[in-house]
Amino acid sequence: MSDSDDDMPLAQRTHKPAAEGSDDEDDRPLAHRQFTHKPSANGNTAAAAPIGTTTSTAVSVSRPATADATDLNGWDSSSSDDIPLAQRKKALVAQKSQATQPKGQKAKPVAKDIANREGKRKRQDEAPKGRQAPSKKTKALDDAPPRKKRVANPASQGAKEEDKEIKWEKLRHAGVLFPPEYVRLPSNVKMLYDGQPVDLTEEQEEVAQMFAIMKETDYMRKQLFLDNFWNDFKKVLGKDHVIKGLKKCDFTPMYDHAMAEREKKKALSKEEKLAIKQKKEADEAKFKYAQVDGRTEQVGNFRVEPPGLFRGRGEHPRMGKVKSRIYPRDITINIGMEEPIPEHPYPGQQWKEVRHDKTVTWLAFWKEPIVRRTSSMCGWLPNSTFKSDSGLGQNHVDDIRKMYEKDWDSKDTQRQQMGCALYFIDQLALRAGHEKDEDEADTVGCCTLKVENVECMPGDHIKFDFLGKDSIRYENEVVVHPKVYALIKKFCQHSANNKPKKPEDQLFETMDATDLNKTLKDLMDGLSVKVFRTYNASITLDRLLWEPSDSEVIDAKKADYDRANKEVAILCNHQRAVPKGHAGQMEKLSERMHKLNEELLELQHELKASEKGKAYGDKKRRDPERVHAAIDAKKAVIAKAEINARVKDDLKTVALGTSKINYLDPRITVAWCKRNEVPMEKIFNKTLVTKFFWAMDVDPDFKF
DNA sequence: CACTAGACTTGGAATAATTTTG
DNA sequence: CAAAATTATTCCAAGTCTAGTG
Repeated sequence: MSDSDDDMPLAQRTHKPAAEGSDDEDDRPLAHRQFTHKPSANGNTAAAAPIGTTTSTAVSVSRPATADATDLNGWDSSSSDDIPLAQRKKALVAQKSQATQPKGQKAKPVAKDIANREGKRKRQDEAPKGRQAPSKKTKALDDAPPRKKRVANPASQGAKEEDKEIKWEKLRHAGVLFPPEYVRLPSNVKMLYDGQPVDLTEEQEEVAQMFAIMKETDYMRKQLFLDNFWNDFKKVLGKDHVIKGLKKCDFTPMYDHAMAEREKKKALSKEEKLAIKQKKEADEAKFKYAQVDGRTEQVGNFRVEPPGLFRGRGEHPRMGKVKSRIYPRDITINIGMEEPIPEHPYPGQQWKEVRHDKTVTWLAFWKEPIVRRTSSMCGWLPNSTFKSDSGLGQNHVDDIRKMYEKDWDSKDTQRQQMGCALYFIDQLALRAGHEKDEDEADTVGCCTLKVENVECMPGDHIKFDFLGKDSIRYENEVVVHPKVYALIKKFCQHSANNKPKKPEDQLFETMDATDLNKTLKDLMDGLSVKVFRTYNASITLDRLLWEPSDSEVIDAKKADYDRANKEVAILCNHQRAVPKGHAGQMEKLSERMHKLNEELLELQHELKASEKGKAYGDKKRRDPERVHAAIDAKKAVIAKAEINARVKDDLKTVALGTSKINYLDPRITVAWCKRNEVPMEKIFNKTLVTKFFWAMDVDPDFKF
């Protein structure tokens, strides 16, 4: 039965009743739940069931009997007392009673001149990013003095300019660990060109080897990957090389060699493996910790990335390019003034620069050669205060909702678009969606949605279909407020200045993520689009975990938690590819089930025989009592296996980890563990326990 | 005010380590 | 006890968002 979910996009799955029917309305993430209440302004009360829900019981569970018939959605600002909101409010009372004064209707920035904005976009379109060679500009900026940082203290408004946030006074560390040098292949391992072995220089061989090991990956079927690689390989080969193209290249010998090496490594004895591991740890030891103001802090990432081929996700324009080796001359070191400058294993080379910048937490950084705009770096592990505890409390949420609801009625298109965008962000936990360059994968977020990404269906349904971060597909069909529906329909058809839109045009052409963030920031300090994602994730988990459960044993309780976790993951569209071998594993499980069922049948036969006082088959006769017991045990095993298989299949496309690590306030989890007497370690692994140590003494009654 | 470098955060896949199972 | 399954960790890519600049 659970197979029925297979073809359903993750984001949509909560709209379906669970196979066993226990998944009633209360199990839905809030956002989805609200969406699924069809406003009955159209008198269509009977159809107010959540999308795809066939059991009518689900509908009424959380709705107040007295609910205003026009306000099932809860969007009308005049009625913030619909149940979901009320639930949230209740959950917040204990904690957030001190919440800062809402600034709700404080002056918002005057909507920008649309024509102006349109002009900007137009310019962009016409002159597609001549993205000038970055070197010049970059160089200049690299050498610029460290920038100032303001202290994030609203009280010091006046003196802001003068303040810098000093992150450390003393900083000592050992620098970075370089990847091992390239080791040449044995002379009998050579790639073939047109069937003939080819001699390569060390540099050429290294690049060839990078490609060789990708032999069995999907990238080999991507022309872009091959083209990009060939372009870079060609450069290393130089002019007039015998190798004229990839077509006639055969890297099999190199690939086989690499695989053989891997096998060899695997086959090492336990002792040898241990020795290697200890050697590695010894090499890394001195890089692992930094001394920060006398404290020892763990360094987040001290490894310099090894060279390799760039593997972009989705259709990344630069996939297959060679990511060259990073040397000290590429790296800027940041360290305390009096401390010894870190050493490196490249005699004759200098660090690019040594700084003593107290306002940043990184220890070293370099430019990533392919994706230029980002630099890799390493700093110490943050002491992990939960970043998302932005103070976005219920008061603010209500204010913000009122604000964006009001914007739907604005005469100003930009306000309307902002209102709709925020609504989506709040309800669907979409990402902001900043503008991207041509040479990046073509993915979108809320503010960069294109007309072709949304489809207006009858009955105020909107269907989303787009590639989000990491080219993960987001597919979801939701019921929206009629006002939003009308607006979106309009935005799909023509722009603010009444020009018809093409499918690839921006849905919200008058605004972008920065505008939205500015508005939010004016509403409340520290508020930005991404806060909604975190907030919604945490509040959802909190709500689900406060739901009563009759689970007795730890395992069942853990299953409860995982279920809640899963809801959050679905809300955030944390999707993963179906794990390799999943089908095979499922098959095995069903085989096992089959076998178990046969065994059960056997036992039942035995029982009959036993009751007649006979032996069954060639076995000794057992007491009916005993056989009964065996049957019960078998049944339990079968039930467990069944659940196991279903959960497994259920979660095959859901990635739980991300939300656990990044979105969910650990205090919610810790408090739940305490209430339910579940040991922490069942939920958080060792690293997470460490990371969240600060949350461990939370009150069991903590509510988000 | 537009633009972007720089500093964080957040992601899924790959790989390694550990536990469970047959 | 080896193979398989599960879980933890590493890897490295790709988002968000703001301060500073010209």
